[in-house]
Amino acid sequence: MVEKPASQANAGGDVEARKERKGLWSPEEDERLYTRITRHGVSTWSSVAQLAGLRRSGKSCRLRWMNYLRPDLKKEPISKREEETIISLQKSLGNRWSVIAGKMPGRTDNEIKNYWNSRIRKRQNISAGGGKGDGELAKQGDLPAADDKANVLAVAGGMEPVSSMATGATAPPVPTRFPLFACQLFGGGGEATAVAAAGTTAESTTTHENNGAGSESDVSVGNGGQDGREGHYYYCAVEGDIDMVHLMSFDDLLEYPAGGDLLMDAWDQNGLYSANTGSSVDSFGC
DNA sequence: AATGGGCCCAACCGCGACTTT
DNA sequence: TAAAGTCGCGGTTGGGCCCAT
Repeated sequence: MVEKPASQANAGGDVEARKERKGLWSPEEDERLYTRITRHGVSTWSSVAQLAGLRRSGKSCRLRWMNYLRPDLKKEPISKREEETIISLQKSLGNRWSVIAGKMPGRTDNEIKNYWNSRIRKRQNISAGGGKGDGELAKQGDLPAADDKANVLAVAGGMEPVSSMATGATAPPVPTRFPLFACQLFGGGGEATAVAAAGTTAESTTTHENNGAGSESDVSVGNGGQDGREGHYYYCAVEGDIDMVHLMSFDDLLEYPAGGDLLMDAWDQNGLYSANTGSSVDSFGC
């Protein structure tokens, strides 16, 4: 049976409209799923699909969340060091991708599996003489006898998937991840956090916070850039009794529940840190 | 400029394991 | 204990992009 393109899925009336959708996820579906899970969590995946108003299987929702929407995923290409880890773990664990992924924070089993299948395995086969050295791993016809492009694979891994953003005539560019940002403020003996989603639906937000010991502040966080992706900066405007402002990416926020030390490490490493005395607007280039 | 081939990756499929009733 | 439902994993596929010709 041939799948209909997603754009034609509604063409057949009610019965057709109730059919499960397959294929690529639209930005709207992503947002529905993301909002549902971040607000209400997951009871069962099939209920998530239903309650989010998605014509997707629970399985599909789970996959989309685990492999793409989950905010703790790393978006940068797999590094040389990570590649070495993959090779080493694969050697000791075999193709137990979920176990390997579990040892590599921010990476998914699918991502690692794809990386292995498309790059490492191929390279290893080539260096082993172009044969199917490790059993039947190599697919028939997958390895041209002289694939001299193999040596550029590592470079290709560094490419940003920005090409699809430039077009966007019909479908808006899908962000690699919903870019959420936050300010965390320290002052008056307490701390407060404001979070904004920039670039997709909400461009900015303002929160009135009580900073612990009676000190109150208005916090604004937003996307000051062009499209929320490139050449952008994010601003954090505060009014009130604030000693210090930290601008956080959502990645940083995710570390928060795990412990303040991790969060501070992220700030320090990324330089997303600004001492602040009094009311001001701070901009941070990203 | 057109086109064909290769590569990458998102998503689907099938199956086994686990949980609930 | 068995059946049904759900989850999670690994393998595979299909579509889009890029590049060489």
